[in-house]
Amino acid sequence: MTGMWSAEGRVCMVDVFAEIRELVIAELTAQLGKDPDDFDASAITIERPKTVAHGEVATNAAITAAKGAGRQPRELAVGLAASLQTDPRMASVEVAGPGFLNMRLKPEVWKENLRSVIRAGSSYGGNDRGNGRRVNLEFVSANPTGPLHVGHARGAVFGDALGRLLEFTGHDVTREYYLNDGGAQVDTLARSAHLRYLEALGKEIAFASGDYRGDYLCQVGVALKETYGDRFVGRPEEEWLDRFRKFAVDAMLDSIREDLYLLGIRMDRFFSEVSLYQDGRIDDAIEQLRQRGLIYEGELLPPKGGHEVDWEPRKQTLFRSTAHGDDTDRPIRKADGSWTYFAPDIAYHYDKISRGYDELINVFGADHSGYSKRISAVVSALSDGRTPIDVKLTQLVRVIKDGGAAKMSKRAGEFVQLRDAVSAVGPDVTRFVMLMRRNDAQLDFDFEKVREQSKENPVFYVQYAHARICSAIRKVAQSGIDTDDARLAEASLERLGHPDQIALARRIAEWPRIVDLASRNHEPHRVAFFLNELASEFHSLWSQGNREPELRILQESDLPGTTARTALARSVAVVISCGLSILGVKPMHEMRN
RNA sequence: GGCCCCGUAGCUCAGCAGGAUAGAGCGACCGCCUCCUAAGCGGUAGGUCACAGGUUCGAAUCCUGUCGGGGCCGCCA
Repeated sequence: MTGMWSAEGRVCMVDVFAEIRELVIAELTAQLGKDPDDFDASAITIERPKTVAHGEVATNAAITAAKGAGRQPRELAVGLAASLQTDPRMASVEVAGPGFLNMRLKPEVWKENLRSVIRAGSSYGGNDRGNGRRVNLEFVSANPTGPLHVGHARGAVFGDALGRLLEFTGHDVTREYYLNDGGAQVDTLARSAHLRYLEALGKEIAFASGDYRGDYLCQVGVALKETYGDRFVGRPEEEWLDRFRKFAVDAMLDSIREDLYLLGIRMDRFFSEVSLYQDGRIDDAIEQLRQRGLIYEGELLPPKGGHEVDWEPRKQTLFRSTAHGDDTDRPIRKADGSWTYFAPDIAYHYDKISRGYDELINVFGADHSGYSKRISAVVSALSDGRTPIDVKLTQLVRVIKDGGAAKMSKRAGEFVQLRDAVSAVGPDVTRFVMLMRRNDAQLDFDFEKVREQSKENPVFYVQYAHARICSAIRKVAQSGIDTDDARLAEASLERLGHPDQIALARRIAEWPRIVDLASRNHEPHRVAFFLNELASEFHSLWSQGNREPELRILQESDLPGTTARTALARSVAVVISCGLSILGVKPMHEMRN
């Protein structure tokens, strides 16, 4: 799994750390006289120590295994070190501290890995961990009552990047948007559109409180005028509400699709809430819960603190979500007998489960934090615990403009729209900046800083590294050296001997681990951080070329060395390009003014 | 009152399903362009990882509690 056979019949490593891990486990089980296939190695870590004194690769294998085997950690470590030492890849193995094994590999291991990197190209670092598992990834799901704002953009970018990451690690991802086209807010939208329609016909209008006043509805009003003329002027609501609702929702959906498209995002499916009200699909889902004894008539306790005065006990139809980890049971019917918002959500998740996904992921905005437990409870209940669900919350985006936080009032379109951000700084910068933070940490989106083309702006820093490499390779090619990947992968790498060159090769070898970790934890930001580190290390090596000319990539007097250094640089570019594509950012081949 | 997230350097944040001397950027200070793009690089200064217990050979990381910041909490969606 971690190695593949090349045409020449030798093993090409695609993940050095995974290879070493296998080696360690093999030697360890041999020492302990255990069957490697029947050995729990989950506690064994392979890591890159922070300090060089601790070697290049370290493992806690002896420490963790000693406990269960009734052996002394250090004594076990010494034996393990001796057998590891005989592996041809190993330069040295030392026992340290309570039983750590600090290994150094022969430089050739890191250098040879560069060939695999170049051969693998854009697939380097990917793996098949998902094994085709079908993942439903729901994100954005903003109400179709207006254009997306920067907060939605964060959820959109996060969800899409997570999708790419999962695809890169062998998952079959469905990107889905739950369209709340059925609630009262859509009626309000229709009424607001009606007002804009009247306005387009030259009438005086007055908004009611709660109406959507954003001017994005003006063009909807104009379109309505063009479609219906003055048919619905002064007519009762029953005559126009349904068709205005559909008209406005369609218009908003188009606008949302357009916004997402600006960020390079395409949903596989928009799932309509309204469709759930048809064919008794909500009843079906509730019935499933009922059969599991999770539906009952009862009263909720009042929420404690301040508001008891307004509280009137009321008998309601409740879902016993506490049986699946929620804090309180949840109402599914309002007092008038109609469904609460939660009921179609139950049906929606029942639908997802019925579609046979192996895993569900929901990306919610911070304002839905209180919602995650009940959704998890629903999925747990309806799948009988079989379908795992991960709810990821994206925290607020604070927009900084002119040095201060911009107002983000929900009223009257005062929020900063997604398309404003994208048109100001472009999709690539928007995406990268939003992925430079963990999803659950608040994020500042500073319009000024993000436009700077300096180290302050991480996307340019990474792009600059890539552009530098492309530029260098162009120059190398001009000097008559064949820089095709196929040729670079075959280059003699003898001339790569400087510690910093080896260190860079080592960094490149970490990429598969980063991908795996980011994918497992659903944390695409790790990719962005890694790219930053890689770029930094490359820039550093590049600048050293100023002081030490033998480190420069292109040296006319040393063509074999030039080819080797080009291969190293090319490997960096492969990883940057690959990482950026996970983030959904296009690599730049040259920087323009 | 309950639940969720957060609390790491002056500021903004990383810290890899516990690991060995806690990192980066910005800001501050000192340096580096006869050199493949200085849109860059090197160095110095700066932290009782909010606090207190617990688990462990070992805790910034896991558990409990406290304090502080943000968010959510039926008859909106």
